[in-house]
Amino acid sequence: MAKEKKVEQITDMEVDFAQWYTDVCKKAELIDYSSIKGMFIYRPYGYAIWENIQKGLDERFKETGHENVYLPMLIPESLLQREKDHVEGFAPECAWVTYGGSDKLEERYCIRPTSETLFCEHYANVIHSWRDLPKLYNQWCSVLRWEKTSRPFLRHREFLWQEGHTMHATAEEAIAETEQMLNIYADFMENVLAMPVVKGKKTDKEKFSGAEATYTVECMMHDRKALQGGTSHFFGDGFAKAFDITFTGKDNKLHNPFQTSWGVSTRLIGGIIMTHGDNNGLVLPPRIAPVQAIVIPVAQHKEGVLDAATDLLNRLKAAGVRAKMDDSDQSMGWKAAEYEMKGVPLRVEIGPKDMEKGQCCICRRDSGEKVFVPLTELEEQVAKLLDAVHDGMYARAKKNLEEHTKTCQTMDEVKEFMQNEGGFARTMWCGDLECELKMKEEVGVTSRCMPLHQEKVGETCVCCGKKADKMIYWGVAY
RNA sequence: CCGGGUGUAGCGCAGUUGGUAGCGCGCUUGCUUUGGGAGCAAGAUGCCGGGAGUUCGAGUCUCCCCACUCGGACCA
Repeated sequence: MAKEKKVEQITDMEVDFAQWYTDVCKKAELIDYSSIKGMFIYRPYGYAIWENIQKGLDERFKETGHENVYLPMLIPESLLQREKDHVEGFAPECAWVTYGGSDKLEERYCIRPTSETLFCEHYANVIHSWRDLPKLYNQWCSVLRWEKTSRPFLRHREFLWQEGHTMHATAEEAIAETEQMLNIYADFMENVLAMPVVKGKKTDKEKFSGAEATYTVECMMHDRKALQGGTSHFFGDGFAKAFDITFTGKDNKLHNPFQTSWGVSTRLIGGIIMTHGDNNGLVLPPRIAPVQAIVIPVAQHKEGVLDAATDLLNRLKAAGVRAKMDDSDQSMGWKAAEYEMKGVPLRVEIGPKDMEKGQCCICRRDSGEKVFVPLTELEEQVAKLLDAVHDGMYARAKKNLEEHTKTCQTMDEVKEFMQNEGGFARTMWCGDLECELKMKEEVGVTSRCMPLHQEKVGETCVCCGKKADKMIYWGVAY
């Protein structure tokens, strides 16, 4: 079906994807700029999306035995410096507190860019015996990183996230935790956010400062660029040694515990926008949409229409649907365009003609398809349609991912693919840093991950031609 | 951090060789409308991004900041 463009204010994504993205963030009232670069205001509609993401993840964390905690936002410089790789990774983007009131502080405090060091300091105090393990903590908070360039949701100086930090008696247990959390992220993104992911392991170059291994879920945006959706790290016992965290084992000997951390941020919202949005604006996955169904009375001045619409609204709410009604005096066309721009999954219309026939009209945001539903089947049909919208969105995103992932044997092939089409280049890699750097230098791509589901797609490294046994994805990342 | 572009009403913009600020949309009120961004009428809204300078006089010229935006570098 040929879709007419109804929203003049939003730039077409084919014309200028970056501008389209910014337009959607602002016009859908997700975000506003503040007076400080890189610090954004989450408006009610944008924050509500985050609240629904939080709710869904928090449930999953708790089901798997994690507990929420809250640690301070300031880190003394001496504490941050306890682990060498870690401080090297983060120091360049730290913001510092140097005054308390009018007094200069003895030691400056970093505003947390991540909280590994604080958790370690605390864990050293509360872990003594094997009976104290595992410790499965999670924190919802904001962190601060002094980024040079910023974009709504994708790169903030201050952003909201969750950071899980866990300690385990054995490396095997910690690795299992790392994998479990990666799977929770992947499951959440696919089944709630309708975003297909590639699960994989980061190369040494791309892994977290101080980690032994970093796992990631990579997504493909509409412009075929990659977005890292979430990461899960295995630390070994490196931090535990640096922070002197020890416990007495069943063997009555001292051991260092093994650590993990894992996080996702409000960046996921940027991912949702760029995965599902279209030229009419936002398209929200039904399971996190703040409003799942908007009820619109048509010709509401006519007798009985408003009552009929209110009845629909109340029935939907009673059925557990996040529903709202717009009975403002805006025109029908205005309302239709407005809720399309805001990405509301279903629009439920009822007017005099529908009332005569005992039906209402439901329009899907993802496909624009309209169906007439007998009023007696309202709850049942809305539930079905919400699932159908989710499935439709997932299928479209999956198609985008699969159609733009290409197996390449040579660097020229990758170069041609990236220039003409763009997406993920799937190749073999020898594992050498030099080859990774060369790909960046000559093709402009970075390694996204080595997928957990490895396939042998060739014999030799895409870059140096030596024998290679790792399959890896390359792409341009946000 | 480096390069290009842009900051004038809520939003989008115009503003001439320097002479004291305008248009469209939106907003408010009233009436008429209402099945895909309605019509008429009457209103309200400006530290011209900030600071310094040149000038009798600066939205306009000069310098310095700040922010946005597009590239690049950087970026668990």
